[in-house]
Amino acid sequence: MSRAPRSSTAYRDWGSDESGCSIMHIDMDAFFASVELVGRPDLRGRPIIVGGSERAVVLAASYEARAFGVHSAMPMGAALRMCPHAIVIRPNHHEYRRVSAGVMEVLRDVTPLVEQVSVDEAFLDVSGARRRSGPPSVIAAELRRRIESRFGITASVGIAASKSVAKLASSHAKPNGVLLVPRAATVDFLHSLPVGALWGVGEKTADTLARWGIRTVEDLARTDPMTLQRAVGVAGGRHLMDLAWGRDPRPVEPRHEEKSIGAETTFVEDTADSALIDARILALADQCGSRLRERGFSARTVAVKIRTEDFRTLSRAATLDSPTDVSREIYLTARTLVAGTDLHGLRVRLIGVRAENLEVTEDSPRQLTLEEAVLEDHGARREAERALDEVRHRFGRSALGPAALVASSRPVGATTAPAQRDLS
DNA sequence: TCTGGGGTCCTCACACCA
DNA sequence: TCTGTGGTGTGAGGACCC
Repeated sequence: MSRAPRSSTAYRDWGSDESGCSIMHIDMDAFFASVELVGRPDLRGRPIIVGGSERAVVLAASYEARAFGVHSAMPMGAALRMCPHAIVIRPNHHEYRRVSAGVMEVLRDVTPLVEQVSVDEAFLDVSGARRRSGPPSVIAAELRRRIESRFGITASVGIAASKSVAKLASSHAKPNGVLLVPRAATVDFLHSLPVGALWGVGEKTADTLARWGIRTVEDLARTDPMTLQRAVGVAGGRHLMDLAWGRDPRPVEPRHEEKSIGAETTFVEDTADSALIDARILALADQCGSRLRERGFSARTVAVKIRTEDFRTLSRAATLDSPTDVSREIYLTARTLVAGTDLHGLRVRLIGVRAENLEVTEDSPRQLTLEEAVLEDHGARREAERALDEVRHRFGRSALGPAALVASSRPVGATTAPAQRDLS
């Protein structure tokens, strides 16, 4: 679901020598929309937009909708003005994760060296699979055939000597194609692209580079390294220069180490209601804690993100005396951080809670504060939250929740309360 | 046009310590 | 004792990715 610009001339025959090319990037075409069409074949050939509420953005658009200029990350309102007859479908993330897991299984049948980058794309290192399965182009054709026959969706594949070039190749092969960039053609291929096509060059960086007269990857490659570093920073400059010359030694890494776990939400309407904001912080901290415990992590830092009505984003973070996976502790820290932030009277649009500096829980024995030791509160709290996790695992996420959230979610005048218990 | 949600990485500023 | 310097940790913010 890349949004990077593409070059109309880059999708061509760059040669057939696959000897130096063992990295493959596989990317599902219009993934969310394609999955929806599997369940609704009557909608095939019609413009489909997958997205949420009016304040949301487009998550995915079918190629029929893209023909009207609709693309992912575009505000829903703008998308519907461009394509008023589009059919809007609410996202079903559970189904996308299910199909994604199935596709990843198909990929791992070929090689264990599969690095999942997101729900709809992955890198493969097929150097060890050549003898059994054939050259990369044959493997790519077989994978695309299996994915389409098992899941009814199409995928595009890029084959190259490095991850960054394979990724660029797959984006130029879309939809439903394969592009091989032989090692010897790497620099020619790269230099045919606009600079914004490079991984790490978004709108802002592309604007900055344009001010220095750099518009294509070739312009970038010919720029004096010190000038480039002045424009985009030392690390960024070095990184971009390497990419522009096809230097990218990063291996395909099947294991991914999580750095943070967070949750955020946008209010239906901007709000200054502190009780409402507090209830939302409680729910987000609950989600964070639950996901930390599920993965066996504790966090040393709690961070909050606040977006105000003028779309300015503020962040505040606090480092704890010792790591925690207790939702209550995350909530109290997050609440203190938000309370200590001067919003200049502006209403809040979005609130987020994130747990950072993660450590494996077994490795981070909890040092109780004097107060907690006296109250013997922490252990009991943690046990209660673990029990809550267990009930949710068996009966679903909505089975139990903090009392404040139960109260706020119950309809006025409801006589039958949801099956929730107070564990706050 | 009016901007989601879940992440990662980088830069800069500042405090603290040796 | 004072001053300068470099390393490290922390916090804030920005940009980027899908």
